[in-house]
Amino acid sequence: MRRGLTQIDAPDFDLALTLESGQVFHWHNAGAGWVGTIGDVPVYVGQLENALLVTKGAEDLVRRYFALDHPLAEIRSTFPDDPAMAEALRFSNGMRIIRQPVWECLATFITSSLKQVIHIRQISLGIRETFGTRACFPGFELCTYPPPERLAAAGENELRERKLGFRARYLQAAAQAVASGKIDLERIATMDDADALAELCRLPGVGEKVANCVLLFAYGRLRAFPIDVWIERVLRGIYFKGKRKVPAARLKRFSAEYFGPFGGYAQQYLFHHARKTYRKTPRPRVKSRIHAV
DNA sequence: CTCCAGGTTCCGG
DNA sequence: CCGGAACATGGA
Repeated sequence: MRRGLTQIDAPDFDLALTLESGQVFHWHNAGAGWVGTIGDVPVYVGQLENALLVTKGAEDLVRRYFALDHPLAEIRSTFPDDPAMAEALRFSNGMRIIRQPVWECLATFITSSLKQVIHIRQISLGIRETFGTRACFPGFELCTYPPPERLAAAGENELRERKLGFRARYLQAAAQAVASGKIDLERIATMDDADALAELCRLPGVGEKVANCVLLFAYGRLRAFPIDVWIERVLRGIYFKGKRKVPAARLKRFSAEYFGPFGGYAQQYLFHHARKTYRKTPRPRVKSRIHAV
């Protein structure tokens, strides 16, 4: 075993799958493992069979972050028994819903709107480099995510330069609201799901989808069910196949009850499966240059 | 070149 | 309540 590393048990856990599933966007592949920050702490994590190789001293941090305490088998057993769910399950073995630091998760998902996963990553790393703090780690330039105070102090234009586009105003204003105490992220942890959702939605740039991502990926509310374009595609294409004009509110009600107490997990598995298997049907290439005379 | 991406906000029916 | 449009940017 390499120096400075230690082994912890991690049955029923797929590290790479979890890190690449669109929950978190700042980890770097380091050959056999991954490096990244958990809060302010730079960490190495490597996958072994039923175990992880992790930076010494970060064992508890890693267990908590990757939610190794979630009873996956029990969670899976609560899912609805239908073909789409079964297929998604086969694709997502060992994927866990992780526990991210709240502000970091919130800010990142504010910048996620109308962006592909790859772009969210670019933006996240750019913000870290420009406004974050260097975290010493051999071989990698790791940076922590800047606290709300730092982004509140930065101007909207400074953020726009990090390719945030129209999201710059949202992020700046949200950072302001959190830094000033207008929105108390710790107090939200004490609220029930509905109140927490409503409170998060008071932040600029935060609607139901982003709020649900934060509830799920940071606050550990495993029932939260974010509906993005991919999940909407799954719901309309599979669970409401053939139905005309299904309003968004209907999709919301359906998914809230159909997928059960761990709906957020079901959602993440369906999301991952859809993203990995979806192929858009090629549009008929209509004559565009036939008429050249 | 066109299409689309882990959306939110604002406006009109 | 519901649908549509505007909003930036870059990869496919």
